[in-house]
Amino acid sequence: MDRRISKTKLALKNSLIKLMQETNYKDISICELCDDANLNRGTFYLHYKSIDELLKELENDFFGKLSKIITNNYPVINNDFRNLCNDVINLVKEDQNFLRALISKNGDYSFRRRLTRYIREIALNLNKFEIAADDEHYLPFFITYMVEGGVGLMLEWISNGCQEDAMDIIKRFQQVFSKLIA
Amino acid sequence: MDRRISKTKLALKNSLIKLMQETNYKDISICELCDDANLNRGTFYLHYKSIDELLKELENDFFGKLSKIITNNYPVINNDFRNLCNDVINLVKEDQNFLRALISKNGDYSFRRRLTRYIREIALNLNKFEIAADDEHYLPFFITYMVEGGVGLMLEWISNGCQEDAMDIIKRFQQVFSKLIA
DNA sequence: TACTTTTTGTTAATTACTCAACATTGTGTA
DNA sequence: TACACAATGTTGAGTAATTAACAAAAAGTA
Repeated sequence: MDRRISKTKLALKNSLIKLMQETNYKDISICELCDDANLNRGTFYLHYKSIDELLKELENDFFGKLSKIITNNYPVINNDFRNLCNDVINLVKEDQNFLRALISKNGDYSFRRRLTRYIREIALNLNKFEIAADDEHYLPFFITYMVEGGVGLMLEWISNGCQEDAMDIIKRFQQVFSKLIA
Repeated sequence: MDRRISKTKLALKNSLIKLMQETNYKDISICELCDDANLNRGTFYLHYKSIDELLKELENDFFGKLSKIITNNYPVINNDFRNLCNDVINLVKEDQNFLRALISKNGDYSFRRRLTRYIREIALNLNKFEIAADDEHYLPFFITYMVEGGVGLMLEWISNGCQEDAMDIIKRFQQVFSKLIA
């Protein structure tokens, strides 16, 4: 991609993340955004037709990085689970300003749903679960329970500023996971 | 000025300051610089013909800011001397990374000379000195003594990381100046 | 309501930047 | 010395960003 394009997009994304921390997302105008990004307004329209579209691209960026971590480093999820969590937590820390703005009351409510489904899909394909209950029929419900819990925990961690040591988070995840993963 | 030009120049200046902290100034190549600034090398040549020229512009920027502070806020230097010092010190703090690289052994040796002459010129035009000695003939020598001392003190302060409280520096300046300014 | 101001979306012309290529000039190493 | 390799300085064609303008819609104010 042409350097100019990536610089423009990066400037817009950084400004949006910055403004989302100060202002309600819905109140951010394209004028304001371009002003902060030090770009001509016309340049914005060369790449996006709305701020929503820009935000979606930011979300896609995040999921892209998440996918890259998982598929590149962990083609098969097994006993590396601890390391995987660590990598994911580092990604979340890097993007924490964006994520915190995104899950705030002025962010994008669809994001949590998308994240949950994404994680759930991975969990469903693991084929590594031992069910405590007798009936395998209940597996999807266990996974849902586990994923919703994990995502909820992580979102709360983000909301609170990613303050606790990452290891504490991993341990909490593991306390739950260890009862389900063979 | 066209936004693109100021962005390009800013990127080059930031990269040069950054690289000067890591590398000997003379060892910085235009390739390396443009690489860090994320710019095509041809773009460099649109604005500068050498890194020396870029460095000179950085120095000019600094003196421009210095002039602006002095001429705008202190058309007549009088009892505001303490405030003037404070403003100058804030400027130096802002530009400290650049200045520290500049005065290091791999920097630009002509800078100290230029700075000293600049300050000396201002001091000479003050017309506010009371000479302890009987003969006014010695005035320029007193001023030289004072300015060289002041600049030397400030450069050492920069070298050491601008660590002491700015007020301490001002007080030291004043200890000397108060004996010379009417 | 009537008004001012801001934001939006689009445009044409101009300019700066990019890319890739090239010959040339150092720099380092076997 | 000879050779590989990196840095320099320049170029031409293509593209992205800029500016400044415009009408229209939206938001704020009296």
